[in-house]
Amino acid sequence: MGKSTTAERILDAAQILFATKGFSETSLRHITSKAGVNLAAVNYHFGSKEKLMQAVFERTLTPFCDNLEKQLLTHGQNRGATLSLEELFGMMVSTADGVYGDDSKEFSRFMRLMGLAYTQTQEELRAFLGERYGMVFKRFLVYIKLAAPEMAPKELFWRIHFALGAAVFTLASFGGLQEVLQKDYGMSVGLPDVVTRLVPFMAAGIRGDVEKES
Amino acid sequence: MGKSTTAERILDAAQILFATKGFSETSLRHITSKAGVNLAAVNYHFGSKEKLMQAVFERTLTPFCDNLEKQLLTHGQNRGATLSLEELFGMMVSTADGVYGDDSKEFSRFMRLMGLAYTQTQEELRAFLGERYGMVFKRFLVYIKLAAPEMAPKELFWRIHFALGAAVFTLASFGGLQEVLQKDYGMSVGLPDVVTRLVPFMAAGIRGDVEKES
DNA sequence: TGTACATCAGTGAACGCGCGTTCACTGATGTAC
DNA sequence: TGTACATCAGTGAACGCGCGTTCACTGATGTAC
Repeated sequence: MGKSTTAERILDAAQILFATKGFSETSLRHITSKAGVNLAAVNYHFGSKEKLMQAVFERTLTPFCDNLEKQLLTHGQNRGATLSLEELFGMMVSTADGVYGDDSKEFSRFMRLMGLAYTQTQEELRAFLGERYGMVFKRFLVYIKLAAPEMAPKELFWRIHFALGAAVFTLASFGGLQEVLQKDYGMSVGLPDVVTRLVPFMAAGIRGDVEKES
Repeated sequence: MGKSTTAERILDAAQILFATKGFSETSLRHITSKAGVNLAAVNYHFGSKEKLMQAVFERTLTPFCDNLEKQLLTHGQNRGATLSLEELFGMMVSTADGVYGDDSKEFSRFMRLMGLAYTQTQEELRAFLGERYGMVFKRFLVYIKLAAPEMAPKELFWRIHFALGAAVFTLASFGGLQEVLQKDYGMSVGLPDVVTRLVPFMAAGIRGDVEKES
């Protein structure tokens, strides 16, 4: 604890508080008091609250995207363009595993942050993420299209977003759902368990039966 | 315009602004200036900002839930417990159709509000919605369980939430996705089009192949 | 080796601002006798 | 029918508060000559 720098302590506290309460609902005073640093240190190290938000995303999103691209490239070269939907989503999971490793708490916190970035109205943050990581996302989409070659682009577009929604929504509210399951059913689950259910759901949903407009 | 009461004007403005910007990001001053009423009128008619939020949900959620229950009851009596997943989700769609009717703008705005209620951290609002509408939701869940009788409860629980996520996420960000589709693909879609794609996706995803834990 | 200056991390206190809420008040309409 | 009072919708101005940001400042470390 005592060894980490002021900037790191701020990032740690901000990540937790943003994920728990949202961006607008978290004040710099909450963050700095949780981090045990001076209020002015945020603006000294990051410049503004907005920049701090971006730094929180950058810290975990950059290694994640770098690793994902690496995996995408090597697998692509080894076996041509024959990656299945299950393999593609599995690749995301194992990349996340590699980055967050043992700490599944941090993983679900990060997924919740991603969910908030999508659903909260933070125009600047969304612009930043789009500019910074949009290319990686588009490259991943190309592989998905290759994995479902016979589907109409429009249909595929929507199905991808349905699947994305299932993932983001579930992982973002994982903590809450876990509680409900425990209370109402007396069952407990870990994040890996849910992820292994989620991947086939997404893959099956995207692949589906290609129906004519009825 | 001039005929509606002050309370209605406030509700209209609040519904639009909450859906566009989120709850914390929308101030009472925004709302009252858009509605063309006095700032103090919100507290006079509703008591507080929190109560106003609840009133916005109540106004559209109550008729929706009432109609859904009616449909659920009559269909249940006519044909026993033989409603398929497609029929159940279709019932929600036609209920929404009946309540919002011609105005699909309002429907997508309402779905976005529902999405925000789920994803934004508004503890009081969530408690209110749970207490007020939890029973209807649970009753609907019972029908879903009847429609997928052979699935393990735990598996079903998660799949329902995957499907719920797909629906909430997509409909909540419908406006944004519509834009992307127009810009990147030069295609346009209406809400009904997306809903007819969404229902089979959800049904297929929930039914799926009941796999053993692999 | 010693001195002068520059850079850097961090601090305490204050800034102005927009927020939700409150309060005394007005004017119109309804009710009692 | 007329008067006195109560109720109700709405208002203008102010309240205190927490917010993000700024600024002059301190003290430690590094660099030049």
